[in-house]
Amino acid sequence: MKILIVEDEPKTGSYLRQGLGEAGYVVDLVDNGFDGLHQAESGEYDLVVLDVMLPGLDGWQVLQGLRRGHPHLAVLFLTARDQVEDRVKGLELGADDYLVKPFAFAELLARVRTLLRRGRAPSEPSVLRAADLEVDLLRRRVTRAGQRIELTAKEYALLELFLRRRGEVLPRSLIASSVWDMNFDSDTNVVDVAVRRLRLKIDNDFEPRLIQTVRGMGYVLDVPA
Amino acid sequence: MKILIVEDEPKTGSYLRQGLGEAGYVVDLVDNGFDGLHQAESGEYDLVVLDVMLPGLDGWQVLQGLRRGHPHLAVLFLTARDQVEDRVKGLELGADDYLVKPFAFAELLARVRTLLRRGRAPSEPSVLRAADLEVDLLRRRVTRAGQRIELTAKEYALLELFLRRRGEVLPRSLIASSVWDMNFDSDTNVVDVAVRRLRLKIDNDFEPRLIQTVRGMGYVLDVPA
DNA sequence: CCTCGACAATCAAAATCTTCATCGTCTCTC
DNA sequence: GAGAGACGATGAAGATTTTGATTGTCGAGG
Repeated sequence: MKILIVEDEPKTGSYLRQGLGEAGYVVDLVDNGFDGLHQAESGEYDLVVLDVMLPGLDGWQVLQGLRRGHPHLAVLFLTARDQVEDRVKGLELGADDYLVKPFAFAELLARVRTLLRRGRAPSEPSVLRAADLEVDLLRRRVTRAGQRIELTAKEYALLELFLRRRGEVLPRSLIASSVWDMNFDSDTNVVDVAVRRLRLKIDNDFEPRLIQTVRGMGYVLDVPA
Repeated sequence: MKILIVEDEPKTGSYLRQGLGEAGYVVDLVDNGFDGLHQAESGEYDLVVLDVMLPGLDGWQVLQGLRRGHPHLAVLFLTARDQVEDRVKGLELGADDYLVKPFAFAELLARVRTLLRRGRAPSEPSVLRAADLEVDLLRRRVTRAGQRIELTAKEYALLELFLRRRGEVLPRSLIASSVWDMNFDSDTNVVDVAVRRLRLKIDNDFEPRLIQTVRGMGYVLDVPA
């Protein structure tokens, strides 16, 4: 499997090359849009990892150029923290997946694997809903009854977990392990506190209440019957 | 490979059983010291995961009893957050490794694998040093010139990283990925700030300075020539 | 030798997370 | 249905972390 990395920042570039190399892929690295497009068009790659911010041609121009001749080449693009619109634009232009800097390498590797396994990914649905609550995964943006709601990192992680497993009762231990990456603790109530904070933001001023407590079991998010 | 879990807290116990089961081990679970010791003595297990806090016989008593007849059975014991002395005591009594609650399941699995692979683990050195700086990994305790120094979680993680790779220049990106589990970010100076905080605690009031800045490259911890 | 630009250090404010103690409420038992 | 005990909710303090702006410093090029 051969991967092309288009990334101008040297540190990031070499990190990616090394990491993916060690993961067993053949990796080429170029540091600008022109070379990126040119190389990618050679047809020898299975996947392109594309930074958006590039000197010369930027990421979208490369993507656009590429899609003309190679509609099926998998493209994973990297976007900066706040350039949220970028992601949307990127996907519209035909990228297959995106990743927001900073990200963990494990995350990147997981996506690369997915893309290579199933070829161009049918992008997963980008909005989760429950009643009038909406979570736009792309923009990391949450609204309820049309009202924008700001969440912190943990709150967002927690909400996403709830929504992805809507209707399931999630034990505290499961929540702890997903959101905090730690399990098996008895003497802490971080989960409770986090749920409370989340409730204050998404459930307090609205109806119906979505997050319910199941005594002795955990919490569920669902629209009450 | 067969594992015995001795854990009285039901949630933790079943979580462990399920997790290790899914990882491909045969698992038995008991919830008290008496049964734990009795079962373990049967000789059919390759590893015992032992909680310290137990009704009836506590973890150490089990361990002690066990070591009499089965000096080579691998034992991994679980200790609560602050009961630091427990760990020392545990290792002295012949446990092979320990884990502090709360911990990530991945962590547990890693240790279980290590123990099963190489049998009873030659416990790794438990103190790291550089000049008059000492880090006791078991107690998570840091001293410089004999003076106790309190570190936060991140500070400790950072220091441990530095010490484990003493003399190596660590690029910011590497530090970010190890301590924060995130890479590839340019527009943040968390690493710088963290290094500063650490320096304030371990380097500011002492000689020689251990953490050095290598311009354009990163940071090193070493005793200056 | 001086200046400029890149890189680091520093500082303080703001955001976030964790802990802890207390209070309320549910459930089981008698 | 009253009481006890477990479980969850709540509030607020405290600690930690992150962010952003500012200041300082090194090194290359003129």
